[in-house]
Order: sequence, then C-alpha cells, then structure tokens
Amino acid sequence: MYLSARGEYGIMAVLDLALAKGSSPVQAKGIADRQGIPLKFLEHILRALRHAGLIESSRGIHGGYRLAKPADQIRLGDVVQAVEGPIAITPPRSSLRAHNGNGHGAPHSSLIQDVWEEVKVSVVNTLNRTTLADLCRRVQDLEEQRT
Amino acid sequence: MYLSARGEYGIMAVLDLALAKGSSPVQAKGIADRQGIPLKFLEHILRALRHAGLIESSRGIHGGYRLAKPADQIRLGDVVQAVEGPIAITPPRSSLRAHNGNGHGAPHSSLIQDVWEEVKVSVVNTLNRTTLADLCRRVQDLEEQRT
DNA sequence: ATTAACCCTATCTGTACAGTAGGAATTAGG
DNA sequence: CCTAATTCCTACTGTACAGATAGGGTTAAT
Repeated sequence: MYLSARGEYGIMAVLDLALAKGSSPVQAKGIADRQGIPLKFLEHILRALRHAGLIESSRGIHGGYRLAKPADQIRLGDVVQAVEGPIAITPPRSSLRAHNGNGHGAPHSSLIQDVWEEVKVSVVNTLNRTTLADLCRRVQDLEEQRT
Repeated sequence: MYLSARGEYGIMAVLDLALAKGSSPVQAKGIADRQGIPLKFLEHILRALRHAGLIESSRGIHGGYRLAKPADQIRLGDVVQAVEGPIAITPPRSSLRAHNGNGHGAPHSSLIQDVWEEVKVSVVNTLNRTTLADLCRRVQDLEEQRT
C-alpha cells in the first residue's frame, strides 16, 4: 500500500510557494530546480493543484504561481487528494470478482468495505491534521536548530 | 493510493477459517469457492499467512488450514501486513530522486517522510483496532438481522 | 499405489504511474 | 509588431508491479 510520488511532489510544490514570501509569482522552473522535480512532470502537478483551487497562476513572460489561500487554510489532505485524486483504499477492479461459479462470491465483502472505509477516513484525518502553515513552522524550526 | 487486493483476499481467507468452527481443517479449494478467489492465487495468500504464523496447515489427502491462534488474537493489521508485506506509504523508488543537477534536491523531504510515517501509524492502528473475532461477530449480527 | 491435498518456482499479462515531447496560448518588453 | 518566456494542454512511452496462471514436487491417508 502506498501513495504515489505525486503526493510528495505536490506537497513540496505548495511548500515551496508558501516559503517564497515575495509578492511576485514563483515560476515552475524554480520550483523544479529547488525541489528536484522534473519540470515537465511538475507542470502536471501544478495543473491539478490549480484546478483544485489551491494555487493560482499568471501566464506570460513574468508569470508563475502563488497560493490561492493563506497557508493555514491549506491542509495536506487537500493537496494529496488534489494531485492523486480521491483516496481509495481498494483499486476499482475490486468489483471485478462480483460473481463466480457458484453465483455469489465474496459474501462478506461489504464488511471488509467498511474496514477500508475506516482506514480511508483515518488517513484523510491524519493528513488534514497538518496544514501548510504547520509545515512552514517546522521548516523554520529546523533552520533555527541548524544555526 | 490503495491497498492491493491481497489484503482483501487475506481477510476473506482468515474469516472463512474463523467461521468454520469444525475441528477438521479447511481446504483451499473450499475457501476459493466460497469467497470467489482464484484457487492458485489464494495459495500464495495462504502461504504468506502461514509464514507469518497466523494459520497452520496440514498436508496430505485430508489436509487443509486452520487458525494458529484464537480469533480474538488476530488483528486485521497482522493479516494485511502478512500478505502485503510491511505497510509503506511511498514506493521504494522514492529514494530514486535523491540527487539532481544542483546537487541538493528535495530539501524538505525529511519533513514529508515524517508525515508519511504518521499516516502509516494511523493506518496500522486503525486496522489493529479490529480483530478477526470482531468481524465474526459482525457477520453473525448481519445474519440475525436477515432472519 | 493411488489420490487428494498442500507447497514452491516460474512465467505471462494488463495497467497505472513516472516521466517525456511538442506545441498552442498568453503576456511583457523593446 | 516581434520576440522571448512563461503557463497550458494533449498525447505518447517505458517500466515496474500486481493479479493471475501453469506445472510440477511433496506429503499423508486409505
């Protein structure tokens, strides 16, 4: 069981934006360089974040990206779900073995679906306990320690 | 993000064993038919469960499987981890982008690893809150309601 | 000895994901 | 108006992995 790399990239991207306090927008190229993400792949991530309303963009020669909301209103669960799609515990093909020879396979599957649902809720809750502002704070704490 | 089908198969298998109260072992073929799992695939699952010490097997012509412990001592987290391997949030290739052009990519990755660790813990905890005995109880409750 | 079960290794196949390619649309500046 | 830099969009590719299958070896009851 794992999240895809997109989630990690997405968090790195918005964190980069949050740490760039300047008023001018941040270019994708800069994010890619600083965070070590392939530029062309990062573009997909940024697109998803924008469609989810988490970031805004301006086009043209001095274009770039900025957060659409204050950092304390962006939860990590929002970011992850924006770039990876809704969190699902079982793949869609779970409904593929709905029947078999005897006509009624997987008799207890609804019970197990309930368990997956519980797991999903706890994942989302855990992710949503942390906001982008929390992450920024941790970054600053780390930097203070290092001086 | 999703668990693989193995986890679901694993839970169905041990639940099938737990519900077969008889003293004689349960054959893989029977589990496969009742639960709608391909027999040859189920064998892999059962092997993993046995290696994890959750079930026992007897070979030979009247062989089969039975639980190695009382149902209330088997937690769903144990089952899932037995068949899917240790729960990891990010795939192993996560370490693949450890370097890039400028020599220090992914500066905040340790922070994000902490988040994944939190998620992992909450997933395991959630799964471990439910035991096989709990599931049996729910099955019985459902059957009572249907009568 | 035969048979029915477990046990193990190897292999096939589809799909989803990470990453790439190429170019269209937009904006600022000269 | 032309150029350059940027976002934006669609399509494609390569690969790793999960699900599933195949075939045979090993054990034990009758």
